[in-house]
This record gives sequence, C-alpha cells and structure tokens, in this order.
Amino acid sequence: MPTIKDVARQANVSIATVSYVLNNSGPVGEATRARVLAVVEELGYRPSIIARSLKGKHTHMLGFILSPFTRQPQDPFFNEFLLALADTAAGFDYHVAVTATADLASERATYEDMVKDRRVDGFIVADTRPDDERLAYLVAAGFPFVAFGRPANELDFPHVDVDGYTGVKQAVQHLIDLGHRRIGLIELSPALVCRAHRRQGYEAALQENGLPLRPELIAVGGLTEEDGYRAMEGLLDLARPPTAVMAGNDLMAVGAMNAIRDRGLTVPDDVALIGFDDIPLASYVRPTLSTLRQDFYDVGERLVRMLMALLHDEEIAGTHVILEPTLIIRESSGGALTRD
Amino acid sequence: MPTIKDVARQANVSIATVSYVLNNSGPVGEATRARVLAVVEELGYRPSIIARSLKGKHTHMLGFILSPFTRQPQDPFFNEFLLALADTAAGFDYHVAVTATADLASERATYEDMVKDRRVDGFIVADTRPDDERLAYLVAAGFPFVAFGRPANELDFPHVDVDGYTGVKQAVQHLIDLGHRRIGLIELSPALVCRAHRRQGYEAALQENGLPLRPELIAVGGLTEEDGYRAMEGLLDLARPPTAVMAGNDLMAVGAMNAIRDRGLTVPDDVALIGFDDIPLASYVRPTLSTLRQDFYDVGERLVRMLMALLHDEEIAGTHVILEPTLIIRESSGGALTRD
DNA sequence: TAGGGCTACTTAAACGTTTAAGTAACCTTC
DNA sequence: GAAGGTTACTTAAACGTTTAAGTAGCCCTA
Repeated sequence: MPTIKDVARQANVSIATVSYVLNNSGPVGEATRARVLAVVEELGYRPSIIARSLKGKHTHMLGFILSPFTRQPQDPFFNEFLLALADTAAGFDYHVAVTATADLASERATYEDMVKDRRVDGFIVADTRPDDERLAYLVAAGFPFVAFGRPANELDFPHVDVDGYTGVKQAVQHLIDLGHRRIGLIELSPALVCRAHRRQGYEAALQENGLPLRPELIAVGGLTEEDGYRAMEGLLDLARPPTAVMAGNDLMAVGAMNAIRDRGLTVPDDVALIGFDDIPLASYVRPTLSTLRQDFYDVGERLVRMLMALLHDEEIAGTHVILEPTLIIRESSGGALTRD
Repeated sequence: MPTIKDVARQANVSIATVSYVLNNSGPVGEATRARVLAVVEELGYRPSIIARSLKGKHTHMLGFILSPFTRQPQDPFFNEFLLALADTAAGFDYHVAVTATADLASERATYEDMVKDRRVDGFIVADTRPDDERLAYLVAAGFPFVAFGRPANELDFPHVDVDGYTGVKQAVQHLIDLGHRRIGLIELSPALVCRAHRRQGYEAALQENGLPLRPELIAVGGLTEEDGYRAMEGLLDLARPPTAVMAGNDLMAVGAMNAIRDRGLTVPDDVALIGFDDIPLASYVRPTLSTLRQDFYDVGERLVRMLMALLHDEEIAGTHVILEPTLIIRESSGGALTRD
C-alpha cells in the first residue's frame, strides 16, 4: 500500500503539497496539482483513514448498539432501519458500527466503552425508554447522538419519532366507525416511551366518542407474538370480551390473531384487529392485517442526516421531528356494523 | 481525555513503561506496575484504538456488506445472523461495520473501497453466488474473509454452510413417506450457490424412491413471498398439479400457501408444503409451516470465531464446516396418506 | 530600488501509540 | 575484581496523516 510519502517522492514535491492537493486546503500551482494527481492515480494511492483519524479526531463511524429490546430477532423493525442507516451513512462516506449488548445491565457500559475508546463519532439510539440510562449518559458526556423516539423526561436531544397518539386514535376511531363499542388494547412493553403515547391515543378516541374507559379491556402486552397471544387469551377470558382489539405492534396482533383462531373464533367477524408497524408479515398473514405503517427506512435516513448535520456543525432543520403513521386498512379490521 | 503521556508524567515513568505495563510486553518492577495501574485507574485512561491501529496495522473492525440479496428487508435471515456477528465479535473486542450497496454493479467497488481504506481487518460474506465477483476479488487481493456458503467454482476459502442437499432430501422423503407421488419444487434464485444443492437433494429423494423427475413440477422461484405466490400459481395451473411442494425458503412457502388458499384450496389437504429456514414467521402462520431449520445464529458465531482464528494466525479447527439443518414437522406438511 | 504582499511551495511538529535499541545499576561467576 | 548477564527502566523512531510556520521567488508600488 503506497503512502503519501511515496506519492510525494514520485511527484517530486513535499508530502504537505500532496496533502494540500488532496484536500484542496492550500495554494498549489496547476502543473503541480496535475502531476500529483497523476501519481496518485498511477500508484492507486488512498489516504489511510486511520492516520487521518488520529490527526483529525474523528472516525467516520457511527455507532448503533442493539439493545435487549431491539435485539429481538423476530422484530423486523431492525432490518429496514439498519438498512437505512447503512445506506444513508454510506452517502456521507460514513460507516455504521453495530454492537450487541447481552443484557440491560451491561448496556450503559457498552456505550461508555465506545465513547471512551472514541470508536465512533456519534450514536443512533433506538427505542427511547423512561429513565433511559443510555440517554442520560450520552447527554451528560456531551457526546453527539440522535434518537428514534422522544425523551420521557426533562432530557433534550435531537430525535425523530412516529406519532403514536394520532395513529392509534385514528385506528380506534376507525373501529368505532365500524360500530365497535367494546374495544380492547394490548399494550406495548412499559419499558418503551412510545407505549404512553399510544395509550393516550386510545383513551382520547374513546373519550371523544363518549365511550367509557374500561380498565379490564386494557391488557399488559410486551413485544413478541407470544406476548400478544397471552394477552389476547386474557381478553377472551372476560365475561364480555372486546369485539375489536388494538394491538401495540403487528407481532402481538398476529399473536392475538392466532389466539382468536385457536379458540374457534374468526377475525374479523368475532374480533376485529388492528396492529402497528406494517411489518412485511402483516400482508402475508391471512386475514391480512390492518395496521399503522411506520416508515422505518425514512426514520433511519432522517436520523443519519440529522446526525451528520450535528457532527459538521451545520444548521439542523428541525431537531424534533414527528412523523405521522398511515392507517392501512386490510382484512383484519373488517367491515362489521353496529355491535355491543 | 488523558493520553499515555499524562499517565507517564503522573506516575513518573516514561511512556514506554506505561505501554509495557498495559500490554504486559516488557519487564516492569512490581512497585512501578502498581503505581502505573493506579494512575491509569485514577485518570480513567483508555488507550486510543486509533493510535494503536496506526501502529499495529489493524482496526479491530470486521466488515459485513449487505448485498442486494441480503438487503431484502423482509428477509429475516439478516436479523439473527447480524446479531450473532455483533455478539461474537464483541467477545473478542471487535466490532462489526455494516455497509450497504445499492446495486450489484457497485458491490465489488464497495469491497475494494473497504479493503483499500483498510477500514476492516476482515470480512464476513453472506450468500455465495456462482461467479462471485466479491469472492474472486478478496481471494485475489489476499484479504482475510470467511463466507456463509460454499464456493461454486475452484475458489477456496474458509466457510460455513448448511447442508441443503441432505435437508431437502430428508424433507422430500418425509413427503413421500406421507404418500405423495407428485411433488413440486419451488427453486431459490439461480444467483445463489445453495440453490443447486437443494435441487440435488430433491432429485436424489425422487430417484431413491423410484419416482420420475417431472420438469414441469420444478418452478423457477426467487426469494420473496411474491416469488413464491407466482410460482405456486404456475404449479396450480398445471393439468395435474403437485399434491405437495418443497419451497426454496419459508418466505416463498408462505407465498405459496397464500396462492393455494386464494384458489379455495387448503393446506395441507390439497397441497402439502414444506419450507426452508424456520424464520419466526413459520410458526406464526396458520397452518404452521413445516420447514428445515437453519441456525443462523450458530452460523454467524462460527464464522466470527473462524475469522478471529484466521486474523490471529491461530490453528483453525476445520475451515469447511457443513451444518445439518433439522426438519421441523408442523401442520403444513399434513398427515396425508396414499395419493396419486 | 527597497519594501510589501502575493503565490507556491517546504519544513517540521503534532496526533497517541508501540517497540527496537540503548543504558545504568546490580548481581553473578571464576 | 573485571567480564558477562540480568533486570528495570528510558530514549527515540516510527506508523501516515494534517497544518502552522517558515521561505524563496516574483510582481507591484512608491
């Protein structure tokens, strides 16, 4: 591998001149510039990013740490999102370093390691949580990062989030418009900030339509298909089960769908169902799943652009971006009429 | 951020001594060692991996490049595999740099960039292909890498693969044992080396049971649910459609399942179905999908260990590892009896 | 024609490590 | 009691860049 010295020698200039040519950072005569460029081409010279990093204090790496939540292998969120990160970062000549953490306890330490080792220039953090140690640490350390999800407390940082409140409200309104009066909710894990917004959307829709809030119709869920299955079983065990259910995400909606079917009931005739995310599975499953689409790719792309602006001290056009999900009506919500 | 100089000054030794203490690479007295360690602790000093890389010529980074195949966002392979890479690498104090390539044409260039920029110490390459340009380049460049998938030609490199031949043969045998005589095959994309092995397994099972190979029962598939849907429609259009179908992967099997259902037929009564991969979806779908389980996590872990050995010039225990998939019998293959 | 202000360079220090080579002190050993 | 060996260090070069500071030549201006 040729170094800048090889280029300098062959072009009969100093290494400084080569550097100036390559970075357009100093006055260089036309003839010299051409000669240097020719030698660079001839030798196939590439500056070492490592040496460059040592001087420049940046690594051209972005960090993404898989949390025990994000690491749910069956959660396809991660697929599209990571793809967006890698794609967008590549456009800025950045790369994404992915790390995994085994458990919640070691998570904060992993961030600290990456920061102290200066392995990355900034982080993308997914799934903000109430009392989020990672976020608290990064803010305290003054380390650049952007997040998918809003802060839960007084912390402030650039983020992109999807509006779960409006989304769920709209979906529940749709169910009400179809005639449903007993509408259940399978909640997301309480460890996620977005759970609260979705819950509020559910409550708002009921209230605006003068429907009572029945606590027994709200099931603690989680994240996975199994969580949804279990939660739905609980709802079906009620003396008067709901005729429609809003699930915290698609995976749980599919779990709920299986629970309903395994009881000999059908979707949407006995219970209508709406999910959240629009993962590919939503359209593979039969009946196809009505859901709220979150564009994970879009979120990832925006986050990287935001982080790039942050790192290069550029003006950021909006550091608190809220995207609207879109309601996708498929078969599982049905066209049922007045009930209750 | 304190540097080695700060530690040296505070401990009243030279920077070399500090380095020797930290790397256990030189003779240091007990008292001095203790004093240095104390200062390191006190200052919270961490060696800069960048400076270390500049000297040592390695980055402690492993590269994983998403190809246009791997980047199919609906392909959940990538989830678990990447998780395994990140997890295992972390255990060796390595990180995984993920990059995306937009199209096949720029793919080789992306590898070349990473190599020439010395961004990573080695690669993990997924989904080997016939006439694989990436592999040809890496072999020619003498750059360390391991692959998920076997070579298609005379190239030789360390790899882990799942035995598609034995797997498919076993699955087709299972269908034959259930009484099926007209068994279809929906093939994987021809751009994948593993397609050929699976095809051979299919043919071997038929031959061993004295069944004729009917070319019309072999459908060109692809990778996605849509590919499977279309291929199955073609098979159902035949004058005498198959009573059972082996699909190249689970995603296509689900597509086939939907095509069957959309014709008013049922799985497994009209057509029995077996997939390949055992993605989470396989057990969410109804009827649940019989399939061949590939343990992507295991593959990823083995690959990283192999690559670590390669990078550290250690003895590698087997560079050509073939793992057996396990046949998972669920509902979609049914218990049908003699047919045809 | 001396001085100032360009332009087009070069020199050398710096970034934070590792490590080969050097050195001083002490301990053996014959 | 001098040669040789060990131990515990230090010095300084090197890795491949960037960049502040220096310099030499030239043109312009008064």
